[in-house]
Amino acid sequence: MTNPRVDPERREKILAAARELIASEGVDGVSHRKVAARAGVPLGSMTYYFDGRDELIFEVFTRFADEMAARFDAVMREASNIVEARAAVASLISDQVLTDQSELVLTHEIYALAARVPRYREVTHAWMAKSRAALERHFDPATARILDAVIEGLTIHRALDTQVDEDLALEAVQRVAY
Amino acid sequence: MTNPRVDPERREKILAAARELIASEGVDGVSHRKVAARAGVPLGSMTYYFDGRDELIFEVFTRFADEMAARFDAVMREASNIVEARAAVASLISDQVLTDQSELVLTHEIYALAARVPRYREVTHAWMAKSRAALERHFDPATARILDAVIEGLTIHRALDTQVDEDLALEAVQRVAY
Amino acid sequence: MTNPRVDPERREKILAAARELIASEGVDGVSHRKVAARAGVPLGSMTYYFDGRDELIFEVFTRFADEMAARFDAVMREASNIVEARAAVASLISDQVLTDQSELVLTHEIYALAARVPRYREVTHAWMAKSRAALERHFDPATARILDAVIEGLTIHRALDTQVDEDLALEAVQRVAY
Amino acid sequence: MTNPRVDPERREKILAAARELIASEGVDGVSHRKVAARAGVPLGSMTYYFDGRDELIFEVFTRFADEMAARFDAVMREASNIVEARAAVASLISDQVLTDQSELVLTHEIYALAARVPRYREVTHAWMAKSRAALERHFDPATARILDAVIEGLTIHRALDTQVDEDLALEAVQRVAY
DNA sequence: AATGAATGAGGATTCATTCAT
DNA sequence: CATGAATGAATCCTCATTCAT
Repeated sequence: MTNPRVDPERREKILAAARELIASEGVDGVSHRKVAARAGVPLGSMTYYFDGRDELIFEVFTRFADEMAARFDAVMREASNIVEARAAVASLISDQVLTDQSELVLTHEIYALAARVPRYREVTHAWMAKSRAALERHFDPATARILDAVIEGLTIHRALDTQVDEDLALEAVQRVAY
Repeated sequence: MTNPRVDPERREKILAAARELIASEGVDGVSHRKVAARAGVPLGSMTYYFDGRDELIFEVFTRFADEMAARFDAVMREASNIVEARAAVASLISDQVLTDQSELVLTHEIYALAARVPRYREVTHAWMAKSRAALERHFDPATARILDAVIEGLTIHRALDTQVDEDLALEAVQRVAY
Repeated sequence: MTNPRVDPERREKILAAARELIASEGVDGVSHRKVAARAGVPLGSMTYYFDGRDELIFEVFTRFADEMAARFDAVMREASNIVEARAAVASLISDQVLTDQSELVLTHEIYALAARVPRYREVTHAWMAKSRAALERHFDPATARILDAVIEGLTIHRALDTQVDEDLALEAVQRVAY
Repeated sequence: MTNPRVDPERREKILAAARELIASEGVDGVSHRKVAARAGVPLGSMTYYFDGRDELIFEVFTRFADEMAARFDAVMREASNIVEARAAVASLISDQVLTDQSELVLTHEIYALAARVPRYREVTHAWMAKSRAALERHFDPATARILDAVIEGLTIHRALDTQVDEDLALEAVQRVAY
């Protein structure tokens, strides 16, 4: 007989619930109670599986950063020449990254944390290093850095300001990586 | 005898304290108690001067956005030809904007809020529109938009990743606004 | 020139607002702020016109008791013989008293207060004495007291339980005051 | 060592304290702090055991109504003929119900609540239906309703006005249930 | 291994009242 | 005479965490 109290997925459920909560209410809106309720686990689980609220949140963000970096890398890996690489960068800007609001919120929340907490800074640093390395497969270092910044900037403006169409993205890439 | 009950600066003190607190602990770390303690005002003042925590925080950010937009505009206004304009943009990236950690935190906190709260979105939208307008004094619209994104992206990378020197900034500007 | 800040009705407005508030939220829901907001007067007026929340509430209730007793008396006064008197009593039960929910709430709130606060006891005592006197114009003392109780009881049941029709009211009166 | 954290009576203690507080200060005077202090439990217990102040108060009153209805029923059940039934009713008026000030206050507080809050109305409705059913064991429905009203009315007058002696009570019952 | 019970600290907010003007 | 400004106390409630089981 399986014991219904044993749920090997419990830890994952908590992480997923915490991530959803950050996306909808920000780090500011995360509490053990809300996460437990959303995950459908007992409140006591929270401190059993995680060493407090801070650790839970930190794990959500480290996973998120890894995921985003991996996706970036996968897209760049598909390009086999410079033309494809430029197109790949443009697609990263206009649809491949920050595909939904949830990712946008998490990105800025982790940036805000990185701006004042050392260990989050390490996470964003590794993330950005990985992105740059992916770009350096196709571009020289200086171009890679500028391109990375353009991706970042246009993605933000697409999300927080006005739409950025594929044409503008491509134009930007052309100018930076001529 | 001066009457401590009359302090015309009280509201400003609260705003300043709230801003400092956001900078050091994030929006997540802001509570009426902490703000009141830092501002040296009674706890009861908080809801007397502001309609709750959310309004206080909102006012901090609207002021911040106005301030940043004004500074951006002032820098661009000083340039009287295209060469000076390019240099102005490079300086915005490398030292004129986000001069300290406090501004970096506030920037990302407001971005995070804009990503999920409509009224914050309006604030960032206005801020970015103003920046773009400042750039359009010297560059065509498409260039202005790309430049704005480059400024954004390099500023973030300077802050969250590695140093971005003046040379790289200038190189980036040259490529985008040739 | 009339000074718009001088409003001779201000005190009355406050009393009316307080009464409405008691009717809708109970004594429990009355605060200076809510009363002032409803009356459209400055908060500072509250303690200017009344010696605190308790006094304001007390005045609402003394006025209410006077009003109810007067209405009771007026109805009984119209009866000129025993048959009319019985009909008058029946009408008091079925429609003349506690004509709306507001009066029902106020009645029980003052009873609740009278049950534990001496000065409210005095108010209900005077009110009931006046009712009894009105009845004694037509009935002997013992009958008057029983009738008064029947009026009270049926009115309550009409209000808190089920409808009490005119027939039942008349039947009750017939039995008590044969 | 006994563990103070395990106290199966804690919930009951809170209810008892809340009831005492309502009796002495009215619903208006009930706060979590006062109840917790009187019950000798931590403030945090209040919302742990009850879903807020309203629920606590509601439970006090539902219990009170059940208790009163049961007592009423028990008295009427003891009567085995019409003469005893009349005496039982008279005793209900003069001493069996509302034996102390506490019950008087609670009765009027719940009536006041029933006058404006639907769920309290349901409680008084059930209570009164039960009383009427108890009377109908000995009297016809119309008589039962009138008697119930007389009991109500005389009890109130006994409590809020002047004493009602056993003789008057009996006289009233005789007239209504001849 | 896992959790329900429990709580002290702190959360935002409302409050009646005071008082300088 | 009248009130807007101000506040300390108190409001209800949520919180992260502890711990006996």
